[in-house]
Amino acid sequence: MSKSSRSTAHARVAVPDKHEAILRAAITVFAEKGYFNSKVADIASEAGVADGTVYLYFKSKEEILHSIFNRAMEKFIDEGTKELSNIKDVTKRLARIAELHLERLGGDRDLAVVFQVELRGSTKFMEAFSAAGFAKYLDIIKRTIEEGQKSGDFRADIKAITVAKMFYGVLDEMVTDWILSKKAYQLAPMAKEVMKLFLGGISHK
Amino acid sequence: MSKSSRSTAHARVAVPDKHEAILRAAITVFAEKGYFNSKVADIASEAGVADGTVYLYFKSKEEILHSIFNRAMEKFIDEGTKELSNIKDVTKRLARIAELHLERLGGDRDLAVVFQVELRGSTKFMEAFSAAGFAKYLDIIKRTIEEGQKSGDFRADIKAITVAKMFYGVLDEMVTDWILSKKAYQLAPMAKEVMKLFLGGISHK
DNA sequence: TCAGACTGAATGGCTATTCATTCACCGATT
DNA sequence: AATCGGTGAATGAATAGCCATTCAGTCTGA
Repeated sequence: MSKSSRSTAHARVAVPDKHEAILRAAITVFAEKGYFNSKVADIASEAGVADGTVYLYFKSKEEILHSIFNRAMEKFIDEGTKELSNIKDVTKRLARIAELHLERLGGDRDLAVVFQVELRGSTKFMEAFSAAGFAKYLDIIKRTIEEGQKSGDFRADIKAITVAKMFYGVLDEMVTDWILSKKAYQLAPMAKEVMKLFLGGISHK
Repeated sequence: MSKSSRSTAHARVAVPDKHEAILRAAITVFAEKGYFNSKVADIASEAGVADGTVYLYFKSKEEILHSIFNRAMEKFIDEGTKELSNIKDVTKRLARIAELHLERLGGDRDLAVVFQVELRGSTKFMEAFSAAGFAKYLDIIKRTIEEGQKSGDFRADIKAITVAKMFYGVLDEMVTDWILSKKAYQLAPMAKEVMKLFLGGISHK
């Protein structure tokens, strides 16, 4: 191939990747005002392109939201799966899941807002899109729990899927609180607290 | 007073309370299509009144959503507070909180959908409205935890507020799963599972 | 000069909200 | 008992504003 043929875009002058720029802009705008209160014009403006340009890269406003979700979820699961497969100890693996979850979302507040708020912000949406990715994510947790139950590391008198949901619920709530909190604090360190409570329970021994 | 003077309304013919009818209709419609995809005309139609009538009872579409939230939250907290004050044992009280949470939302699926989905569906909304009610709710949990930590029933090496958030997160996730689940199951019994794990943790002793 | 990326004003559809009108009832009057 | 305004709840067609999407034209690099 000749020197100038990297991606499908031709990169005429300055902006390297409008597709990417529009996605980032959308994340910012959606996080700020919410999906339904965001105008396509806002996104275009934030991305530094004309309104119409948005439609050269996305079929509709809705598709932008889908793209945000799909891209992030894919990356999230891919990288997570890869890293977790190296951890044999189930307790350590569970701890790493918590860390990853909180690190990733804690590292990109706007993306976290879109995830926590917009993706949950519509039943239809949840059903249609989250479903697949979310189920996969939950399954990763569930399998770790199951493994721990088989090995005897984890108690086996609660269904693995139930434990997985609860674990996810705790992480999710940590993220939501962090988003809504006025105080700036690091999200990732909360993983330690989560594990402490999740492993040992609240009962004083 | 004479025989026909019950409330402020004159009860001309059939419908007893349009205010109530519109609220119920809105819960149904919002649960079905989401706030932003619901037309005021849909709500009016569902309530069996004319479009304009909605505006005799509510200032705007948004106010309807606020009313739904405020009314439910108030009732929820009032009744909860009353009942919980009788329970001295902190573990039992925590268990009752879980039961109440799941019973209430499990008893009105449409309301639960609006709560889980719409209230979380907008940062603005969360900040402006949920905030007060939600904080109050979380505080009830937190105080129970604190009490348990003082009495020695609960471990004290995690901040009470953090424990409270995690507890709430678990309950919240149980509700969300129930809503999205295709299978019909009773939500309230999950309280038992929640307590089992929350008290003892997942580590096998 | 050409291709095609980019622009942004114009369009079209949608729907929250308004408001002139209707109508069922009530008390008063005959 | 029949009639007659008066009242205000209820109606729903019309309005008015918003905004996603389109597309005719511009501009740029090759």
